[in-house]
Amino acid sequence: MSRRILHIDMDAFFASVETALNPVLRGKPLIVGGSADDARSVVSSASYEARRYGVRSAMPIAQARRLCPEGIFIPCSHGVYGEVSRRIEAILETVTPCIQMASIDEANLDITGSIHLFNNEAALAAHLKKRIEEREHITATVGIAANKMVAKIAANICKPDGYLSIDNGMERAFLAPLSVGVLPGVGPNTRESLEGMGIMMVRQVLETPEPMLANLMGSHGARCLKDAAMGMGSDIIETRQKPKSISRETTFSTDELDWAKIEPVLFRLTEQCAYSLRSEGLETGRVTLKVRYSDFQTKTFTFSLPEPSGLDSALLRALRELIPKGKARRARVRLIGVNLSALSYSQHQMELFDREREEKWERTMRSVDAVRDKLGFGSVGLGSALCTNGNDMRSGRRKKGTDCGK
DNA sequence: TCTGGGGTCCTAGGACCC
DNA sequence: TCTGGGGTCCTAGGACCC
Repeated sequence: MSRRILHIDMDAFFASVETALNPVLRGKPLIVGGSADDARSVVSSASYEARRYGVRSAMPIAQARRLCPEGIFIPCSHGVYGEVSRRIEAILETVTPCIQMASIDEANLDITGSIHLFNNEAALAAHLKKRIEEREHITATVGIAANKMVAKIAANICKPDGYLSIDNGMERAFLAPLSVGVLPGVGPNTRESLEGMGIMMVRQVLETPEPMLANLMGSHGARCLKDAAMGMGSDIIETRQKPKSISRETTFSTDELDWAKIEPVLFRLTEQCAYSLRSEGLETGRVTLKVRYSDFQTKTFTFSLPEPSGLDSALLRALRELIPKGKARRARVRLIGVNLSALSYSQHQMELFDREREEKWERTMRSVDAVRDKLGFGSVGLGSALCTNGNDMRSGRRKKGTDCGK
């Protein structure tokens, strides 16, 4: 069955939230980024008024100041943006439970079964946009298509405060005249390479033999690019996902040569990672130290733990193995970071799952017994469809996502 | 003006095993 | 005395995304 996927994206999210908090900022060139005392920070979000001056995300704040001297510069308040994001998610949930938050400011919804509640999908989209504007005073852009990728591209090309719907079956025709840069995975580097081959438009990707593309980006990359150009993408909404890695990193305000000063910072980052890890009920099997030196060269050093752990002590032991490797290059350090990967659910968490499973079974059996009391024992059978495998019972948390009854 | 922080996914080379 | 392939795991690096 063909589905309808709605992609919703908040316009200039951080800047919009700041404006909602302080309406005096409305209509002004607003630039959100870094922290108050940080000379090395970059732009996280710029209002559309600031963008007119050429200010863009990821641009150094200092450059933004030169481009837009009359701009209003505000440091990031990530906690606030997270709260607004959760409230927006709650608004989206009034339309369908089948939601995948793709990031703090965008989401995919499977609206296939919800459209009839609003007569048509345009009315559904208008309802969400209106609700968000009323409650949070920020505008959003909506794209609707047969899959997540096309819906997102549709939203991207009609920002801000836009709405664009692509009928099922029209994906290819919609994408053909667009720039290759709209396709996922085509960033500045790949785009330059493609343009070097004369491939400017999505249509030209379709006309180029796959082996030629493979020379540029590998066979897998070429296959993905072809599929994307044809408008093929996933329509599966993954409602809950286990993180693949947890990391913390920081850039020094001035490059640091003294590891006696670097190490305590590193230990604090490690403790922050470990705290996040445990709050997710996870353990890590791999600890990676990241060091960026003053020449911007970045090195990573990895240590695999003998067994998964979520304890600060085990992580710090791993770090002590790695630090000498980072120190080996006698250069000033610009950035340090810690990354935890090879994540798995902790034993404690597994016990919680087991308890949840037991309780689920108890509830199920109470209902089954109640039916049997009324209609006789033979009225309800427990077939193999009822899961007996512990892993499957936990799948709501363990597997990548839920496909919402597809 | 030098270039953040949080992620995901892919590649490639070497080790190791059969 | 020379030396096959295939598979998998580990590590490091890089492109890309928000």
